[in-house]
Amino acid sequence: MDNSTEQIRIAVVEDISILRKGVCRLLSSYPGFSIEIEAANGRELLDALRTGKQIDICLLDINMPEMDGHATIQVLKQEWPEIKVLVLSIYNDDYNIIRMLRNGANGYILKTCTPDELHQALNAVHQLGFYHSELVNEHLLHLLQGKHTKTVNMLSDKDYEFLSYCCSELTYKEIAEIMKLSPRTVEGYRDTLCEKLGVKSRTGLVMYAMRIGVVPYEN
Amino acid sequence: MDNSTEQIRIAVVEDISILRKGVCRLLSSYPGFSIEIEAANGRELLDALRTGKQIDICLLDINMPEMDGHATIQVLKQEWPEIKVLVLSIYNDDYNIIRMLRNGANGYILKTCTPDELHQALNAVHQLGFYHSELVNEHLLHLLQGKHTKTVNMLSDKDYEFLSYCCSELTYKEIAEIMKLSPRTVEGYRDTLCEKLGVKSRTGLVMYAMRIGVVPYEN
DNA sequence: TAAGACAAGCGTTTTTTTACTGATTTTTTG
DNA sequence: CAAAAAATCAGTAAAAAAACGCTTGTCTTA
Repeated sequence: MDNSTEQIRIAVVEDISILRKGVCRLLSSYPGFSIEIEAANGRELLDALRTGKQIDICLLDINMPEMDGHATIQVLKQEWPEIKVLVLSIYNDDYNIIRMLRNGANGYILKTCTPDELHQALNAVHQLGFYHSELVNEHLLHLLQGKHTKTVNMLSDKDYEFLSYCCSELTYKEIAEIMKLSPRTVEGYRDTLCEKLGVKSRTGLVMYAMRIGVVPYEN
Repeated sequence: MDNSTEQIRIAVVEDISILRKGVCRLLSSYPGFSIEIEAANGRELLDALRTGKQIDICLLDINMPEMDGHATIQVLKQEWPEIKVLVLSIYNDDYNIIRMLRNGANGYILKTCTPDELHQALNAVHQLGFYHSELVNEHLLHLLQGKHTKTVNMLSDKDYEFLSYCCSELTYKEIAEIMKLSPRTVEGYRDTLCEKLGVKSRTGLVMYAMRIGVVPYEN
C-alpha cells in the first residue's frame, strides 16, 4: 500500500460555492485528506460517482437546489453502501437529524462548528465509522423519550406533506381537496401537529416548517 | 511606500465559523489581500477596531447573533467612515439590499456567488469605491419604480415592527394592544402590507418575513 | 377474548381573519 | 396655502381558523 491509498478521499456536496471552496481549502490544509469530488447538489455528486470516481466519505449538505441531501443519501446508501456520509447542515432539529440518521448517515454536524470539530468528525467517521456529538445524542434522546411520553413524537410522512401545504396560501378546505380528505380531517392533522410541535396556530406551524426547511427560505 | 502598505486590509465578519475560515483562506490565497480581523459578529469587529486595528474593507454578513449587519454598518459608517463595506449575505430582497445601501454599503453580493466574483467585488470596492452588480441594480430599479407605481414601495419601520409581531401567535387584537393602536388600524397595516408584498394572508406575511430575516430562522 | 390505548376521520360551535366600503385626521408636497 | 397623500379608525358581512367532542377501526396485551 502506497501513500496515496492511505489518503482519505472526500466528496464535498454543498450548493453555496464560496462555502464549498472554503471547506475544500480547509480540508486540503490538513494532511491525509484529498478532495476527489466537488458538487453543488446531489445530482452532480451521483454523476461524478457514475464516471468511476471513488471516495471514502461524503460531506453532505441538506438544503440544496435540484437534489437535496435527503434524496441524495438514499441513492448513495443504496448504490454505494461502503461510502460514509457526514452531514454538514445548519438545521438543528429532530426532523432533519433523525431522518438523516435513519437513512444511514454516519455523522451529523452543524455549520456553526469550528474547523477543528469538522476535522475530528471526519477522522472519527473514517476510523470508527461514526461520529456522535452531543448534538446528535440530544435529538436521539428526544426520539426515545417520544416513544413513551408522546410529547416529541416523530412526525409521519402525512404530517410533513400537510406541513408543506400549510406553507402556502391554501385554505384547509383547499388542502383537503388536494389530499383527498374531508376538511375536518386535515383540521385534525393541524390539531395533533400543533400539539406535537407545541404551537397554537397555523402561523406557528409555518414558522416551524420554515425553520426545519420543509420549504426553502432562499429566494 | 513598501509592499505591506499596498496590501488591502480586510475584516471578515461572519458568524458561521467554517464559512468565515473558508473565506479567509480563500482571500489569503489571492495576492494583495491580508486578513486583519476575523469576527463572529458586529461586537467583535468593533472591539478589534477600538484596539487600533486598521482595515480598508469590511466584508459583512447580515444575519448574526448579538449584533447583526444592519446595526454594525451604522456604527461603522459613523465612527470609521473611511472603511468600505462589502455586504456578503444570503438575503436577496429589496428590504435588506436597499437598507444596506442606504446605510452606506459600498457593495452587496450573495453567498451563492463564485470565489471569483467575491474577488472582483473586493477589488472594485477598493479601487472604485463601490461594486454594483446586476443584483443591486435590479433591486434599485424596484425602489425607483416604487416611487411612481406604489406597487413595490419600501416598507416603513412600522411595517417591519408589525411584520415581526405577525411572526408570533398573537392575534391582531393583541398586536394592536402592544402597538397601542386600534385593531382596525393594524388590520389596515395587514391589508396594505399584503398588497405591497403580493400575498393574500397572514401565512404569506410570515413566509415573507422569515425569508428576509425579520425573525431569525436558526434555532 | 375483552379491555385499553390510539389513531384516523368527521361534525358543531366559537373565535379570528379577511373583504369591502368609507370617514376623519395628519402629513406631505406642489 | 391648498391639494394630495398617507395614517388612523370604524361597520358589516363572509370566510377561514381554532376549539371541542364523537365515532369507528386497529392494535396491543393482560
